[in-house]
Amino acid sequence: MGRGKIVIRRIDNCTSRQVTFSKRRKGLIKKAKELAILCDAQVGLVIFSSTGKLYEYANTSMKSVIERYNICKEDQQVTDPESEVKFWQREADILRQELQNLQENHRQLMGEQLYGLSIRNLQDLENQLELSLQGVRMKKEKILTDEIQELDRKGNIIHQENVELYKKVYGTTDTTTIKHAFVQFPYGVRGGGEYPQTLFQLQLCQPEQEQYCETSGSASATK
Amino acid sequence: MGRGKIVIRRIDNCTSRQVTFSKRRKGLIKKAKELAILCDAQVGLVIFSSTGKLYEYANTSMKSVIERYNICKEDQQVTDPESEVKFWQREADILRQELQNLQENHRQLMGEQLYGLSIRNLQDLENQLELSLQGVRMKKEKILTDEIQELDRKGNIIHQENVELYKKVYGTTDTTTIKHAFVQFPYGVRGGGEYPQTLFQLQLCQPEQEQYCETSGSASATK
DNA sequence: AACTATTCATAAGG
DNA sequence: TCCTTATGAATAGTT
Repeated sequence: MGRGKIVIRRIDNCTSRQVTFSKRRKGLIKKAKELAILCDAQVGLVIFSSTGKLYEYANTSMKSVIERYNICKEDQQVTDPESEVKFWQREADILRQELQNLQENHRQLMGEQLYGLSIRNLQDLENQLELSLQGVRMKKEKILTDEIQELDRKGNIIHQENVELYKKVYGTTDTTTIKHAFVQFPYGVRGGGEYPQTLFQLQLCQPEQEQYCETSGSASATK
Repeated sequence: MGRGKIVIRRIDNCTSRQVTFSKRRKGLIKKAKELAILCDAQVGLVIFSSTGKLYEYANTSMKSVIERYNICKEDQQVTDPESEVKFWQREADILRQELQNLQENHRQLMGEQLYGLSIRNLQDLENQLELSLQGVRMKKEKILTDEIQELDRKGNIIHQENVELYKKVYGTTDTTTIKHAFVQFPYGVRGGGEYPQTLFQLQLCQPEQEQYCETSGSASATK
């Protein structure tokens, strides 16, 4: 909805991210209001900017929304003292720190957020990326090669079967006749039989479905 | 955004109110997601339909959003330590999960752990790595180019100074003599003066530190 | 649940 | 941040 389509992914540029945040926050709150009014719903919306600033909207009061939410989620309440809380807080802090480090690293591997990297850092990154590419390409080729080999193998087996069947049917092993029969054989393997390794460019098997790794937020309805 | 303009007021008709609720709720949650992703924000959205049904969205976890909200609101709520433990446990779980996902991703970007990736996955990875490389190389070249320009500029200034100094010392502007003097000038600029832009391969100045635009996702919810 | 005419939100650019 | 404008998205009303 603008001068062009955009992909929904983190906006790398800091300024335009803030601009977009401002616009979309406004839009989101407007829509939340409209939903509440039009549909007589109770809505609570909390937004923390990436800089940690809080924005909120609630048609009633945030307190009441949260309370009602907690009541709906009422399947909790049991445990012991504060030391455990502290433990888990520390645990979370550590994890968060690790996550942040990894995230920065990750973004750099994605070619983003390269601010403040020295030439040396960039060179290291470049070398790493080239190594990665090499690895990926090798892996890819291996898969393709394996697949071709497998198809080749299957083709040979089918061809053997053909020969056997032909023998049974015609009681002969005359090569040219067999070859003729083979060409007409309706098993999906087409072309002459002389260079079986070149026959199998067609995809006989489905490329397997990739698993989606859905990890984004949760939108759920309960009760 | 529809077949006609509508006034924002409670929809009287029960059926169309529910239909609209369904549509707009979906839209609102979508927009909330987009905001969170695009702008690296933490978003929590709670909606109760007029019939009391709960719908929610949070890019992290509703608990963490509410917790952070409460902290922001200064009113240190009297949360019983039991549920607090659960909260932090869940927080740690979420972080651990995120960390794992990111780690796997990271390893793949490093060209490792490519088991089980389909050709399609590998192709995507390869494309991403190529994009990353491109970005890194562009950044690197920009730094080098900038540095060369800067050195070039400084060199010219020094050269000008030399000319002025030479004038003062020898009272002449004879070019060949000046050039001779320039070569002997002990300011770290070596070589002939004819192509100053080729002179400055040595690092005279540190690449300046660029500002970090720190935006990492989760804020520590510790007090 | 689909469709589609319309209005709305907003990306890009000052 | 606000203004403007072109464009893609959301959705009101209808089937």
